Amino acid sequence: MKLSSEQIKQKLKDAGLRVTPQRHAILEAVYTLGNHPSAEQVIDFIRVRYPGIATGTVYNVLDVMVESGLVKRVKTDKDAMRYDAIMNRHHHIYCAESDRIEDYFDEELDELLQAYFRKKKLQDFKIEDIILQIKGNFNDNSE
Amino acid sequence: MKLSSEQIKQKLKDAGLRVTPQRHAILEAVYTLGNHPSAEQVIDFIRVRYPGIATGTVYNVLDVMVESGLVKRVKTDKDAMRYDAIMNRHHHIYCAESDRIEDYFDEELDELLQAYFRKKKLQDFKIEDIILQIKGNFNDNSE
DNA sequence: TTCTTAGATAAGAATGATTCCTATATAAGA
DNA sequence: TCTTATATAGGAATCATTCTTATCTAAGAA
Ligand SMILES: [Mn+2]
Ligand SMILES: [Mn+2]
Ligand SMILES: [Zn+2]
Ligand SMILES: [Zn+2]
Repeated sequence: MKLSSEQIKQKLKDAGLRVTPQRHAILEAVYTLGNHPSAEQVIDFIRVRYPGIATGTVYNVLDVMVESGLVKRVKTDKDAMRYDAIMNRHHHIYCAESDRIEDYFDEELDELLQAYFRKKKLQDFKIEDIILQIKGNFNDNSE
Repeated sequence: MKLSSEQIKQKLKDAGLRVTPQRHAILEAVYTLGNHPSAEQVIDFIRVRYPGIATGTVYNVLDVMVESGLVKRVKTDKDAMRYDAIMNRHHHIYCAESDRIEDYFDEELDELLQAYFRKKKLQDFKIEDIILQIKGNFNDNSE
């Protein structure tokens, strides 16, 4: 997804965060890259135009954005964390033989799940979020 | 879950793996520890009785066991990988404020999901596994 | 506008989980 | 018992992430 500079700034403000060039660049990168970039991908993307940004800053800012609800972490089998700027409810399709992670949106499924867990209460647990990990293989082998 | 020495040996053989004391100890550890231990927990557990085991061996063997379908990796927000010896279909309840990960078994839910995805085919994707990440908070704060 | 300062960043060292390397050991079939 | 493909020990190396500290700056106050 592509956001205007103004939209990015507004998102930072709405989250109660100071607007800095670094934060602006990082949030823009996560949106522009799409498909759940790693911190390293964010860094590489930003350094083209903004070579000075410190590695640690990117990690710090991504953490802050996760805490503020601007991005989400995407769990992985691998060592590197992945990030997601799409905050709408959706699920993830993991390719078994590559690092590809695709989004899966499906309101009907979400309603099904919500209805199910409204009925079948988990005792002693307050559900905040339910995300499906759908694992398998893409028939075509493209990206 | 507790397995006899014979059961462990048999599982290794069935998976086509050579039976070594290290592999025996590691598989036993993952079963005995339960609750999705990290490699470090496995190492600590084993070293009590078997101090000589090498760190790298544990990582190697865990990888081999994942490839052989003896254990599964459990995805996490954190840096350390977690492992699961329970190969029956089940889902995971993640505590938002600790590293606690509980199992969630529910055949009714599994049938619901299966039926759903049988109907709503994902194009160009062959589903191998669907696992729910249920995130939230435990009311009681115990382990 | 200028001042103030809590909070943010740069730079690079440190950490910690995991992987790699290679000499040695061993499971298990012949 | 022999053989050898495979596994392990031991320790160095890697690499994602975190930490530390000096410096800088966003943004509210004056
Ligand atoms: Mn790490
Ligand atoms: Mn790591
Ligand atoms: Zn996503
Ligand atoms: Zn489990």
